[in-house]
This record gives sequence, C-alpha cells and structure tokens, in this order.
Amino acid sequence: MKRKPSTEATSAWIRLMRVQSRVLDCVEQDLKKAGFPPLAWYDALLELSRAPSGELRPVELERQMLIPQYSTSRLIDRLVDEGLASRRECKIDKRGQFVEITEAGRELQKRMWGAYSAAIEKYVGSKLSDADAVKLSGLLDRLGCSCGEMKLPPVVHSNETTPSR
Amino acid sequence: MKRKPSTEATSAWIRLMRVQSRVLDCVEQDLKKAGFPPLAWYDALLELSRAPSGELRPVELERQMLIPQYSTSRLIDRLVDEGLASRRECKIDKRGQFVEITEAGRELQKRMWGAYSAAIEKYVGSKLSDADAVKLSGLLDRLGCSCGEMKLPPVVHSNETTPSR
DNA sequence: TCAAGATTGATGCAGGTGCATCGAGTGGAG
DNA sequence: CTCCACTCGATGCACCTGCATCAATCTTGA
Repeated sequence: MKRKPSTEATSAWIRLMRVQSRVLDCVEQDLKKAGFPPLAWYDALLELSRAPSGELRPVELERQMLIPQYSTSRLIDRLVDEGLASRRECKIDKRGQFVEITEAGRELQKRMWGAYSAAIEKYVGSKLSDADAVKLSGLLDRLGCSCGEMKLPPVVHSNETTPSR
Repeated sequence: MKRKPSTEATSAWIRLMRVQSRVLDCVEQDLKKAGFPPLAWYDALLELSRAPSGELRPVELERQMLIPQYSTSRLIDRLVDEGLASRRECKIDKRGQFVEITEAGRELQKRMWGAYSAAIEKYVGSKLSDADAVKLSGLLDRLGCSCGEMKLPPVVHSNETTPSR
C-alpha cells in the first residue's frame, strides 16, 4: 500500500512539475507582455467560440476547462465585465443561464491565438521534433486519465485556432 | 518570427498543462487529506534539511525553489510561525539572515515524505515503467532549460528522502 | 572617502483561489 | 400534490500571489 516510487519515477515527477511551471510561466509572460489577459481567458473564449451558437452553460464550461465551479463563475464575471461575453437567461431551466461570447470576445480570442501560438512554437515546438512531441504526448497521457476520471480530447486538429490547454 | 506550432507540438503543450495540473492536484489532495501542509513547505524543509548546517540564506532558498523573492519571504514567515524553522541574523552581512530548520521541521519533513512518496508512486510510478519514466524525463528536460536559463539537477539519487519538485 | 548603484528581505495593495454555504429551481418517490 | 434530495450558480471569508516599492546594508569606483 505504500510502495516507494523508483528514483526514475521520482525524477520524472520532479521534471514534470518544474518544466511545466517554467514553460507555462514563459508563455504567460509573453502573453502579458503583448498586453493580453491570462491564458484562462483564452481557454474560456475558445470554448465559447467553438460552441454551437457561441454560447454554453457555465456547467459545460466548467467541465471543459476542468476548473472548479466557483472559479468558472468568477471567470465569467470578468469576461462579462470586459464585454467579452454576456449572460443570457435560460428559459427551460430557470436556475441556469447561458454565456454567450460577444464579437469583441471572438476577436480577442483570435488575436490572442497569434501570440499564444507563437509562444507555443517558441517554448515547445522549436524544442521537439514532431515525433518527439508525439512521444511526449503519449507518455503524459498515461499519467492523465486516472486520478480523476476525465478523458482528454484525443488529438487536436484545427489549423488556425487551436488549443484549449 | 511567428512560425506556427505543429499540431503535434500543440497537443504536447496541452497535455503537459493538463496532466501536470491533474497530477499535482491529486498529490496535493492526498497530502492535505493526510493532514499535511502544502508541498511548497515540504520543498523548503527539504532544502533546509539538506543544507550544510540545516540553514540557508533566503536568497539561496529562493534560487533552489525557483520561486520569487517575496514568496520565499512569506513562506519562511509561515514556517517560522509553525515552529518549523527559525531566523538567525547573519553577522557578516547585516542585510541578510539565516533560516535554520528546527527539529520539528526535520521531523515533519520526514513524515511528509512518507505520504508524498506514496502519492508519487500512486500517480506516477505505478503508471510508467522505469524505462518510460526515463524517456519522459528526457523529453521534459529538452523543454526545460531555455525560457529562463536554470539547470535542473541532473538526476535524483538519494533513497529515503528525495525530491524537491 | 563618499556618492551611486546593487542586493537583501519585508510589506501594502489589488486581485485570484479554495472552501463552505446559500438561495433558487428542478425532478422524482410516495 | 408534497416533500426531499439534488443541481445550478453566486458569494463571504480567509488566505495566497504578483507587483511595486521600501529601508537597510553592502560594494564599487572615482
């Protein structure tokens, strides 16, 4: 029940923690320096923009983004405050609501993708061959689906407006 | 200057973000459920306990842990408040100080390692063969040393009281 | 020797996050 | 229908973080 991890596993753990925090940091810095809001905003805007009519229930967004409920709630507050999204009431379930992306929201999302994709290329793409990127993805996936029970989207496809962290 | 990342790279980026946050979350949860403080405390205590006489300058700690100065300062505050470390003045440089781990600190560090190592095994070790763990480490290392310019410790060695995230 | 600049560590402030809890609304069992 | 359990989303609180800045001290170099 309390087997010790091998030094190899421990080492992988340490690197996973350190490397992602460094890389994330770098990417967030680049975005910030370009005058953009945090990555989480991008993720939310992307999810909304991909949704059928540009709108989602907060609960959906929450599940997509893997963040807690209150976090979603407040993120939406901020998007709405900035005019990037708007809340619409939900007729069929009066507890709920819809969050709809605005034109400004769509536009920001696209502009952010420019800086974001450049950062990904700079800090990840340029460091790894495609084949190695695939290997890395594969190894990471083995760790992913287990502590909780989520499935990651199998692979990313679109060409111009992609990720969602 | 603004080449787009390949979908492979983007996919690796997404997984790196998602998987590490899931796994870290799981580990932190396990520690918390076992009644322990956050991982950052462990990291600090470990660094201190490894230092020559159980004491370090805050600046050293900061560099080891890769966290900002103010963050170190406040982390030390908390450790001191809990009696896990104490501040000693530094004779030779009166701006500075030394932080020394206490017996309680050493003891907590050891007890935490029990739960921590079990979590690493549960969420990482058991998911990956040692060979795969090594591959993963290797791939991650390629991303690591670049955005800033830090070197990660080459590989972890000790057997009973290891990581430092 | 002395002023300018760098380094060390602390802190006020604004904002973000986790936790617990709340009120509104839904839906199912009896 | 009525109640009870549940889901949805918001929010008060405590704490944590990043940023900017501070005072104290050390170092440099003219």
